[in-house]
Amino acid sequence: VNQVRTRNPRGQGARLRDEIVDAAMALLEESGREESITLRAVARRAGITAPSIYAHFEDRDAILAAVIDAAFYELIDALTAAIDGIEDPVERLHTGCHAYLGFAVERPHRYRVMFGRDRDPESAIVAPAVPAGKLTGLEAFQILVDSIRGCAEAGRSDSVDPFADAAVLWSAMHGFAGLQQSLEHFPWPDRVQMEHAIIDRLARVRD
Amino acid sequence: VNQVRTRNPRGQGARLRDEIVDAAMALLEESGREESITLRAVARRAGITAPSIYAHFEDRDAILAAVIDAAFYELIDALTAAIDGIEDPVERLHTGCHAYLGFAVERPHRYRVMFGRDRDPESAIVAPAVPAGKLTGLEAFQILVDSIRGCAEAGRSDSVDPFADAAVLWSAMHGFAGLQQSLEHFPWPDRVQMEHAIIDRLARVRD
DNA sequence: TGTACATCAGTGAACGCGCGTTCACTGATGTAC
DNA sequence: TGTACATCAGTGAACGCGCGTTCACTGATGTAC
Repeated sequence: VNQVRTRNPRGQGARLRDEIVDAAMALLEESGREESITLRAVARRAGITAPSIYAHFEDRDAILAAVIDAAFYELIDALTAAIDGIEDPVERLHTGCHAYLGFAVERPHRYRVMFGRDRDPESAIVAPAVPAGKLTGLEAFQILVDSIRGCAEAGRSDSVDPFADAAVLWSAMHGFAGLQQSLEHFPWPDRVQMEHAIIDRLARVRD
Repeated sequence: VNQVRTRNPRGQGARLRDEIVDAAMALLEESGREESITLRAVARRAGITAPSIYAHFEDRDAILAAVIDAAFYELIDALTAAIDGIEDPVERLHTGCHAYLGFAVERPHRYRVMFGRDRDPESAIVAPAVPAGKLTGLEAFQILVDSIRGCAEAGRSDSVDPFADAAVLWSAMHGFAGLQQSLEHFPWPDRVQMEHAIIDRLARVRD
């Protein structure tokens, strides 16, 4: 469905860039399929003609890359907001992990695309050109590491290598989110207990 | 590249079905992209014309489904072969998990496609129409459950709910395999230790 | 205040391509008589 | 043993479609004089 769109005033052409990314996100969220983010479909959705996109993105792939970056910033913002102000280290750990899984469950298509392909080493999660005020993926991961270290220092965890334990825990949460999406019809045990088991055992939280 | 192909003798037309699946698998393994399994590309690869495929598959999607089924049987065969004859329950558990991760690492594209989309409830992993002699996905999962139960019964694991622990362990292995593929450039700690930590902590193997 | 002009956010038509799918067919081979 | 015929594993040409990308352009708006 084409939208009526009034063109941006001079000097504000860059606004269209955001509108394009939003349109691409919306297409992904509706269809669940990365392939439905076509240049032409994005243009239709944004209410512009296809060639207009080239003023803002080099090619179709650049749109997808922008979608992935935006999704990463969304996730990282959700995580930092969730744990903000929580003092108890174990609660901080649980809340952060729960927010991570919440994002994966509530925005399954976004989440899948974020991790669905080999990403460029320069990309958001590892060493991107990050906009001011945004965290790198590595910095976000560091929050998890610090969280586990906090538990250990408070005597609430037996972790002796918080970085390694965080890597293991992240991997496990990633798989927990992913498998449940892939296998909705598997006779999963209680999700809450699974989540607890993964966090407590892998972060070595004391009983 | 087109192959020279001699047509199958009468009554053996069904052979082409396997050749088509093999061709699709080869395309996937080479490009790593599910989208490169197009009906026409598969036909070219198999050395036949595109319409010939319709004698064996209803549409393009049916080819992909057959690829996924074949990949599942490959994985399950690899698992059962790996643990065959191993008596020690902890060794059995470790070997089985190691074989699972080995498949995911060595055949990353196959593995990704297997779990990359919402699968039909009727499909291989849960309740497929399984060829004789092949295990269901659920039956394969049961091997992991039994493996953990074996450890517990031998006093080598503290698991009190082998099914739930198996589900958690499987999820974690799935994520471990997937994240490493997605984030090759992440500064992962030692993989062997990570694997051990995941298995031992989630299956509650005693130190 | 008025006007010429540069800027720039877009448009519209066209291109070649590979795709999935359809249709009518061909030609080798086994079988019935 | 010879031949007509049914079977069936494929072929070849064609279709309409949406795609990414290119090109030359338009027309509103701010700015210089």
